[in-house]
Amino acid sequence: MPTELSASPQSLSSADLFAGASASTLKIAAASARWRRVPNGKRIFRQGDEDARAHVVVAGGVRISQTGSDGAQVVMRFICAGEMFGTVALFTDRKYPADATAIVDTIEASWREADLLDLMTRFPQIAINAIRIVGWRLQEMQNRARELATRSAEQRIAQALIRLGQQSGRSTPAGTTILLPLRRKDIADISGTTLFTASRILTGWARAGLVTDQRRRLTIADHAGLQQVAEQS
Amino acid sequence: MPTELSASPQSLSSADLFAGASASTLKIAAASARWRRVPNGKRIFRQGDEDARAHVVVAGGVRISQTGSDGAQVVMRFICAGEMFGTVALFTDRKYPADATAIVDTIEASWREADLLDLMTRFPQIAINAIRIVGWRLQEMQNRARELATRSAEQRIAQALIRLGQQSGRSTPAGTTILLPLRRKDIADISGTTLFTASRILTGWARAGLVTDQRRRLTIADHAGLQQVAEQS
DNA sequence: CGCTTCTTTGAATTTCGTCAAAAGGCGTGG
DNA sequence: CCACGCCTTTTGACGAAATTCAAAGAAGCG
Repeated sequence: MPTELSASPQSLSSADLFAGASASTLKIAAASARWRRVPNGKRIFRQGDEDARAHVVVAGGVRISQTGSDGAQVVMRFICAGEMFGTVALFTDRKYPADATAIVDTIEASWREADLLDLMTRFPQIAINAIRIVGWRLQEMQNRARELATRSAEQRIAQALIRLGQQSGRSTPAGTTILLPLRRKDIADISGTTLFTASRILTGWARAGLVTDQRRRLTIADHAGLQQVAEQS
Repeated sequence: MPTELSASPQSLSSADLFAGASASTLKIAAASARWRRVPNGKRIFRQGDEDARAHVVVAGGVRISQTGSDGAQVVMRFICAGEMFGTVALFTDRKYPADATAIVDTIEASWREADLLDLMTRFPQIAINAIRIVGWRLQEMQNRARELATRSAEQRIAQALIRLGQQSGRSTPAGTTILLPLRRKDIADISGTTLFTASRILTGWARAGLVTDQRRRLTIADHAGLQQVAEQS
């Protein structure tokens, strides 16, 4: 990672929050942002922190996870380059509802509430983008809730991998590789099961040739097969 | 229910989507809405229907439920008077992601996408309201996903009743009564369990004096006790 | 090389879903 | 008003899926 970090309109151009924004808009947005470099493993904000900001991952990846009062963890989402996070808090109670932790070395930009509202007012497209993004995430979360309620652990893990492949996959000769490094615990926490169950199922799939796993990089070798596991009724 | 139904700005004033709107704004909104009377049990829209509209329940109650490809049902939410529903679809793919069914005789108002966008443009507060509402619902759905992943069926049912009490409860001498009529299946589908488990748990609670149940009207007799059940670790 | 972190595997336990059957409520129509 | 049928709820028995606990093995890192 370079040690210098300066406001860069260019690196915001691929952020979904700024989809359709003009170069001049991006420049203004970049200028009012706070830019940060976050090393792997470092927490960006904590569940319950006040004065929430709107964040965008410029490079890297972030895990958004919620911890219940009993200590149980659930991963709500992995955020990849170009995606926003933490933004909903601005419009609710200004308290982050979850933890955000960098899972690789990451660069993020973030805006104070006032600055984001200013941007939205001047460039309404940004507000529309925000509603659309939140809408999609609500639908996705509803789907996940349905799966948690009705599908088996194996099906949920399959579905989680398929989603991750779509979100952050890269095609390789061996199949679709999920770029984010995932531990068994991450996979368990995103599919709502335990580390042990996730381990058992993944080693089963590895044996069956559905996936391969080297150094926390998962590759979906047989997408159709995985899809079938996810959808079997 | 009266047989006449006309645009009524007054009845929109308590809708959260129009919070803070002036009388003149409400008048314009009421005029561009389509008003409908929906008898108990009638479906308002189906999962997958195109050309989604933005809806508000003026009186009554609506169940929002999703059906998976395997036929399994999950209730996403019950909508009470004053709440909006179906609106997220406008900002995503214009297809309703769930079914909406009246669970009592209901009056609803709804807007075409173009009309809502026009309202939002003219009265930005409405757009802000929409983001806030969707934001809250996303957070609520994240909480539910966490509970589905980490809490027992009993705890989830307790939590669901507490939520329903907050959302649509009325204080009575016997405790907080949930105004919406709920079948055991509704309770099961909202807490992600089966009809049978829900029945067992509720009869247990009735015996223990935590709740009473007459004709599908549930009353939370011992709120603290229920809370304890929900939170026990 | 040693320590920590992560992963695998096994065995026992438990929760909860599934299936079956009966009982209760409610409205309709005779 | 009663009888019938439908929908809903209750209850029991069983089984399967997944968690829990324990322990050992592998992999990464300083």
